[in-house]
Amino acid sequence: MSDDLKSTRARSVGRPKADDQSDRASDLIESAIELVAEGGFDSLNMRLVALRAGVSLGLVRHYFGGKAGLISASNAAVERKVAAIFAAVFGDSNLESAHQQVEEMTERLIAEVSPKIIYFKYLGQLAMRQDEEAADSFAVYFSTVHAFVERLDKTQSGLESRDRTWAVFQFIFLQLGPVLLEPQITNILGRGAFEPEMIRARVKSMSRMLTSGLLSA
Amino acid sequence: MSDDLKSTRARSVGRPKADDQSDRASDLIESAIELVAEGGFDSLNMRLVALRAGVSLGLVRHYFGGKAGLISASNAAVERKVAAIFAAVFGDSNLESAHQQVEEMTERLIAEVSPKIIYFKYLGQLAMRQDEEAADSFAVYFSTVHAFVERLDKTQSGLESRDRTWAVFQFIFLQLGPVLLEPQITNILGRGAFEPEMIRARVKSMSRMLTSGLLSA
DNA sequence: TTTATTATTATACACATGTATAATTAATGC
DNA sequence: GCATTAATTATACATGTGTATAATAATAAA
Repeated sequence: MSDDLKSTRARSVGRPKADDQSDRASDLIESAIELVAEGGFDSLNMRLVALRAGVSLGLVRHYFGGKAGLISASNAAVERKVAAIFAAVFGDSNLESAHQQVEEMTERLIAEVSPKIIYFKYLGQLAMRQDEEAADSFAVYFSTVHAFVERLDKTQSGLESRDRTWAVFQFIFLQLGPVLLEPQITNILGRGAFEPEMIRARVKSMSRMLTSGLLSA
Repeated sequence: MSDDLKSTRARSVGRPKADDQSDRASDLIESAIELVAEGGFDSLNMRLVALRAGVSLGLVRHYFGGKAGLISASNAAVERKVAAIFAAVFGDSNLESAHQQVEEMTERLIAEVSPKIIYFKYLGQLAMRQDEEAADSFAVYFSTVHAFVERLDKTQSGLESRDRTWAVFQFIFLQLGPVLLEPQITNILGRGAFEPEMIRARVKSMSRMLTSGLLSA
């Protein structure tokens, strides 16, 4: 089945009859996110976006004004999605044992992230951009992670704010690293980097590294 | 000074007189690496590469056959550069105290990496690609890091090979993360992410995280 | 009901960029 | 010394891609 040609509902020119319930704008944004997640922003091709959403090129322009508008809309959508995932995974949890917490979160992560990994992939790609919009979106993500880390070592005292900031970044590296380097992980391990088993193994490794340390047994 | 127009030695058509000591091929590769480091592979523009090297477009083709050839050559060059940096930074060191070692390596890292950060940036961009060449180059880098990690916890016993593999990846995430996410780090911290002070702070944070842990004080 | 607006496609335009070819000049080998 | 090869530019070509415009059909507004 040709994936890109699916659901090319042969719509004729002009406004369709009002029984059509689908939301073109959302479809287009979703297509855009998929493309960026798969191949970075250079893969974001207006014609492909339109094709994947089953509409014509002109409609993308109609809804978003142009490529920049489409990107803005996609950024906003991903911001929301990631926030939602974070809330679902790291939201409320008993903060008793850090170790238990990690295990608990891992399972939630697997349940949540596997189907929604594209939003993190998009976020990773976005974070590598140098424009202001990227900075804004990343700042939102950063503060989310920041709040999480803060809550995480609420029990522990005395990290200065600058160190806290770096700790947050370390977390981000460990989270977005796998997302960005997925091709190589998959290549070296021979299995999809975001299969449940793989996530479990990786988080286990990370958790051990963060608790027992990598340098001291 | 217009950076892109520097050294546009107005060479006329035809073979130049042999007093010219410069190596065009190397210049072109260096330009290519810079461009990729600054803006990813989508910024790798043949005309720009030529312009930055002060030669014409046709010469790029003459030396490398085409874009693919230029990329291959750049990949190979970066492979060598990174290997050399690794040797210089993590080469021989007294393995007595892990902490001391980290401090020592940090200073070497600062001395080595600051001017050569572009090679790591290129490597990061390369690692996100899905083609076979990227896989090959990354495999070389991976095995270098693998050897380093192995040597690092030679004293400690008993990490199974699968866990070792993940540990290597964690290291890579912590190393390439800052490289790939530099725009956001710089944006949030307000200073260049690879200034010596910043590197020092980051490695300190990382080191503490890896020894004392992030989850346990 | 007429008018304006919205959703939608088709077509054309302009530009950037990789590729290809031809021309020119110097070195190199026989 | 002559023929070949290497280094180099200029120019042209083809294609992909974002943008712009015009046309059409259905709804919404008046």
